Amino acid sequence: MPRITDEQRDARRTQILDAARACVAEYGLEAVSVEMIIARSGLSTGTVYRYFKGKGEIIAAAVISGTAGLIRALQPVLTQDPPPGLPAFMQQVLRRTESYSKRGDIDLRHVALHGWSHSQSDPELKAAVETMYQGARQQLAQVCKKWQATGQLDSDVDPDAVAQLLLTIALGFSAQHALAGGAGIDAHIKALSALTSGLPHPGPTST
Amino acid sequence: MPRITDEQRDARRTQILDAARACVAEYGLEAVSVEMIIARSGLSTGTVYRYFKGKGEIIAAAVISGTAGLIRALQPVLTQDPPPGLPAFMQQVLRRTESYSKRGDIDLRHVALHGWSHSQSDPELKAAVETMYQGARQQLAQVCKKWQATGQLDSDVDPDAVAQLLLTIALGFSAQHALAGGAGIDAHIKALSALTSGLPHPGPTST
Amino acid sequence: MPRITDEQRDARRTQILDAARACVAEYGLEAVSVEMIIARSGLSTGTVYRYFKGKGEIIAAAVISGTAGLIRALQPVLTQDPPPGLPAFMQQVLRRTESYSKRGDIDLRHVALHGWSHSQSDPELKAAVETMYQGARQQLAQVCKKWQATGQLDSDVDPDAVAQLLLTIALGFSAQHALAGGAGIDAHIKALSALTSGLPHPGPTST
Amino acid sequence: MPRITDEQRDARRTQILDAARACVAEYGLEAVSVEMIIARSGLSTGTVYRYFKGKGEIIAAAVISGTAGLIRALQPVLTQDPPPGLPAFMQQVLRRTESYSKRGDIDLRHVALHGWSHSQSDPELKAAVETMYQGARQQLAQVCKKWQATGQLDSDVDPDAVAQLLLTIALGFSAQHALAGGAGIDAHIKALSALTSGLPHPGPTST
DNA sequence: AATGAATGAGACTTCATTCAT
DNA sequence: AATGAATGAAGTCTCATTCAT
Repeated sequence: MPRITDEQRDARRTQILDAARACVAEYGLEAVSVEMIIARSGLSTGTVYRYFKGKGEIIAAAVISGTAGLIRALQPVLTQDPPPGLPAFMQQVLRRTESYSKRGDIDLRHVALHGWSHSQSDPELKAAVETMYQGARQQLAQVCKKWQATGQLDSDVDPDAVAQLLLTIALGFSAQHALAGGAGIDAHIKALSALTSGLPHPGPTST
Repeated sequence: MPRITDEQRDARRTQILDAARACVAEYGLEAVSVEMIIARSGLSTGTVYRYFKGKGEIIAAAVISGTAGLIRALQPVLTQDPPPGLPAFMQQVLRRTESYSKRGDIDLRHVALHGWSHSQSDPELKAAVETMYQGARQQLAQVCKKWQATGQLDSDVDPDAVAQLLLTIALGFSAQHALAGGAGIDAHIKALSALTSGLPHPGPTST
Repeated sequence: MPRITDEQRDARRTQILDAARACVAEYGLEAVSVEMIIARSGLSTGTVYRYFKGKGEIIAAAVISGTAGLIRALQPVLTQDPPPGLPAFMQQVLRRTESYSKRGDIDLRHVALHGWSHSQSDPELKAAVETMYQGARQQLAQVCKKWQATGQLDSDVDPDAVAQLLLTIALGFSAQHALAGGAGIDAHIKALSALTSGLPHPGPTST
Repeated sequence: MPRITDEQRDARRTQILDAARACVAEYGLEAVSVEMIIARSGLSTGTVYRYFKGKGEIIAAAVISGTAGLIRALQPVLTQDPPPGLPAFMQQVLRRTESYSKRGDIDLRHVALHGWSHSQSDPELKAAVETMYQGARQQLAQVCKKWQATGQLDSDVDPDAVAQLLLTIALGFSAQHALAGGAGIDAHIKALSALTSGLPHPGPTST
């Protein structure tokens, strides 16, 4: 018979994970201390440790919930039927990612790089992240199949291969944005449009 | 009059940076301690601190030399004239990156994610990395211009925009490889070929 | 007008102290936390703190009630009149101690060492324990006097001195049992019989 | 090629262990913090952790070296040939233990109780302590055999049993001294003399 | 009376860096 | 130039206790 409701519990966890992401955004993964996260969360040490077993669990949960949140936010784009043509589709993906990621001063696309790094050395987290990205890749493959069904994409090409390329672009955009600066969604879409201009039936105008 | 020659000095630095990269690959960015790096380098504490001011400098130098090394290794690909068509070109980029990155048990493409993360929170390093990637992007833009000059790419499109997309793919491939697994160079190239099949004069794609 | 009866209160206290002794037996004095004791007692934090002021009080009460319980259990042996001869008497003491101490998986003779340790650093507890052992020593001295009265013990010897030796043996047996293993009651009694074989009127030693 | 000699290393370890024993004597096993030990040792945190892996190792080493030191100090008594009669022998044991234990303000016989307690919950330490006490018990058995050889002890009795009793007395004396107070070596020896007055050939007067 | 979530002081430990040899 | 012992600030986490419900 818990004295606090599940909603309260979830709110607390979210409060802590938001604080963690904000701290990682501000100080970087290595420099973040549990103390910082605690201070920013507004809770006490003991309370934070009641909700998470330790620093590793906090970071892992922050990465997982951030990734899951992004994928959830992309569902309307990934599942629309019929999907728009490839450039328009990727434009929606990148824009939705951007709007999901910008939160006040922090951009989760930059925080994501820290999460990518951390997940390389936490096998459990790595597996969870892998599963989530593979799920998204399968959804992208579904989109490719729809394009093939409507003749917008060559039927000979492996939809999984195109899905890989699309995921690469989604991930790579965030990376370039964080690392080289000056990466623009519009520039990417224009480039994509130019490259794919010769596709069998560009645009969603087919029957 | 220095007691040791410049070659010796450089060899020592390389020895330390290789040890650092190996440790980061094995333990992850956060878990790496100077002690570990020292142990793996085979040098003594004092000696390592004679070559680098501290941990930050070691990590930054490892990231910079790794990135610079990759870009240097890519020069033959980036500067060939005339360049092959887009899919073949990107195939060369990804393959060269792969062959540069695989070193025994470690894959620098995975280590790179740690470097990306770290550079987010070290302004000096971030600036250095930014400069290097922007340089590479400019080289990619030069390639695009050559494609435009030979009619392989629509002259209306901004070569810088296509260069952005190509860099996005190069970075995103490593990210997907590390994060989702199952990313294959061949699949990417086939997908790229399919998408660009309608380009004015698609270049030859070797297997 | 209390809401719960005295019996209920005592039952609760006993429940807590038994849990405390079990935890100390399993984890050792230092590793025991109030949380563990609470979990094993089946009560809630708040309830335990209603019955005891804090950890110190729980441990002290556990030591005191354990020691008092043992001395109480030894009363039939210590007060019998006439007492058997020395070896038989000590045999009864060690056996009664053993039967009192063995409780399922735990042996209070081993837990006792933790109590001895703890009482060294809690002056109030130390005083209480001292008083209890001195009381037992006086009872032993009474037994010695009875032996002297019946000629079973040299009248010249100080009965308090013999009582000290007997208490030393009782305590030392538990210590050796816990520390060196292989300490047997029978072996001790045979050794005692052999040493005291020349006493004026050796008492009967039952097996 | 160590920069410090083995003697320096041993001296450091002894310095730390002495500090640990002093702290345990003053504050009790549970209340001792590594910080206290460090402060009393006069070393720095890092140095102490260079010599011992953690608190557990410090305490275990303190117990082991204390026990080993006592047994070493008792060697002249345990190995003398021929040994004196039983009361005189035990007098030497208790006196030597006392003189070994009294160090300024602290009495290792009281600290020993903490060690006994701690060793109950550290299996490795428990095994080490067991081995040491069993070794001492074997030496006591040798003494008993010499007594039997010279007719000072009934040949029918098991020398190991008498050795157990003697160890019990040695341990129990320290326990009573710490727990009940007022335990005197002289009283014990007089009691032992009285009890053993009827032994076949008391005293070392036999051929 | 009972509950258990919250608190925060303080415990243990690591590790980047210095400096005497 | 090289070594590695020493340092101590700072990090992670536990746990005895309180108190609103």
